[in-house]
Amino acid sequence: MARAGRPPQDPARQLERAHRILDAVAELVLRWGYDKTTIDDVARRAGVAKGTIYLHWKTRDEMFAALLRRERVLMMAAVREREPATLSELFGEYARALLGRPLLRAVLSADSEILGKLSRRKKESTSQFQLGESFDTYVAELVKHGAVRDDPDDYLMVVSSIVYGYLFLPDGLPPGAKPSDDRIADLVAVTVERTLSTGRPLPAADAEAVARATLDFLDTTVEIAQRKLALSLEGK
Amino acid sequence: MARAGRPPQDPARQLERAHRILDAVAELVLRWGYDKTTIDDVARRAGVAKGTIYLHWKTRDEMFAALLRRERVLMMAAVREREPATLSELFGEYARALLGRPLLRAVLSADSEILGKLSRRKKESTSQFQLGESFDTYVAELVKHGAVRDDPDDYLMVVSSIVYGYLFLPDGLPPGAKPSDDRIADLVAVTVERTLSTGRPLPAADAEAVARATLDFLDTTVEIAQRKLALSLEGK
DNA sequence: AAATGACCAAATAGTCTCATCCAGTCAAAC
DNA sequence: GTTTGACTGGATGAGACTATTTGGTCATTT
Repeated sequence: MARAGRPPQDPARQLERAHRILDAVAELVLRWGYDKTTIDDVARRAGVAKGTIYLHWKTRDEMFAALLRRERVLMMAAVREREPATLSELFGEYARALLGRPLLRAVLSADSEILGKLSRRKKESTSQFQLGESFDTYVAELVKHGAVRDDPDDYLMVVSSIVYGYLFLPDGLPPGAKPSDDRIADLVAVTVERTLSTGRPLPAADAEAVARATLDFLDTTVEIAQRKLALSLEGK
Repeated sequence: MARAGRPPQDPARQLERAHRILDAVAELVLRWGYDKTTIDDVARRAGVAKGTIYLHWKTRDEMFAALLRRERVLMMAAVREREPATLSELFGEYARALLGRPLLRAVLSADSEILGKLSRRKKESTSQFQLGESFDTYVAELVKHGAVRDDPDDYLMVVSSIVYGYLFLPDGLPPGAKPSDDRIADLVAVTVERTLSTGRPLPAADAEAVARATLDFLDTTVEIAQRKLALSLEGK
């Protein structure tokens, strides 16, 4: 019953198909959870045969990894799009983007309803949220321009803790008390600002440099994420 | 084989016994987890007969609830003992005390290794950490004395998020990056300070009033917690 | 009155068998 | 060369039954 296909080998077409498959995975995983999402379901929903999926990824897990990488790219691109100009804006937008991506939220909070048996492997999953060494470079730049205190504090940990706390504490609060996602993002930004900034207003030149450094950092991050995603989608 | 006992009815002795039993529960639960800790184990370790435990609590769960209430009393008393004089010191000490009480940490982080099937019921468990309405009164006092900003921010949520983030993010970080408990407590204090204080130094009179309000708040909290604990230990 | 521990029902853990499911393969269709 | 979907086998789950454990009771002892 196989209807064939042999449009010679259009890489663009293949890529589009990979994305269609990932769309299906995302939808099904969010609806039914990872454990209950079968390759057959995915194939049906994406309108391809099961074997086709294995032309893209060697295993089910690799397919899912690709989905997460794509989520990361989309999230970081969304942050970049908002053009944050300071550290606090950066993390406010980071929080906002994260809140808007249920799959990433599920991974970060190890939501076993959605991730099923995947939620054990915290090691790999959380690596999604490692900001990478370019963050250190970025922070060094901020310090140089007097945009943040130069405490011996571990910036990464401080900022991560703040984001993490705001994102997940509300789940344990009385339902009425839960602020909107936008409000949470704003609170993250404010808290990061107050905690890490020097308080002194920045000279225009420095502010400009900081804004550029922020965008540079994001560009780098997005690009790295995109490269990883590309590897997950093609060749493999 | 029952060796009797009938020292008319010494309430102090009974109380001491209740505590001995809770000591046993605490030790066993931390070592083996809630699911694997049996009433027989507890009785053996506490040196009483199984039936005796049921003279104190109607069910296993009530016994465990009593243990948690006692933990809360001990924790809040530890905070009170350090005599924090500001909001940020208060929460720094709160974090420090929490970090020093593995059982409360387990409850707050819903650690299923330790809590077993108990970790489902987040509702009740997390209520341990509701600060209560006296906190609102306390914050109002702080605002009045100019010790904190009067943003429309939900103070409770802001502060809780910060504490929560610092306490639990480190679990997901590379092991080497994890700061000591003391360092975490300090970071909590600093972050709360920077986030919620006005920045202006306080007149001595106000500082004094704030310090007193802080201790008052703690006294109230400890007393309420003690009253709840007392109910859990005797009558029932 | 106070404390005990033998006792019991109910829950849980273990065992074996049989049915179902589904990730991954590959010969066939285009 | 590219795509397909029937096929397979290892894993997973359902079912039925037995063995063990354990929360909670209460007649008995002091």
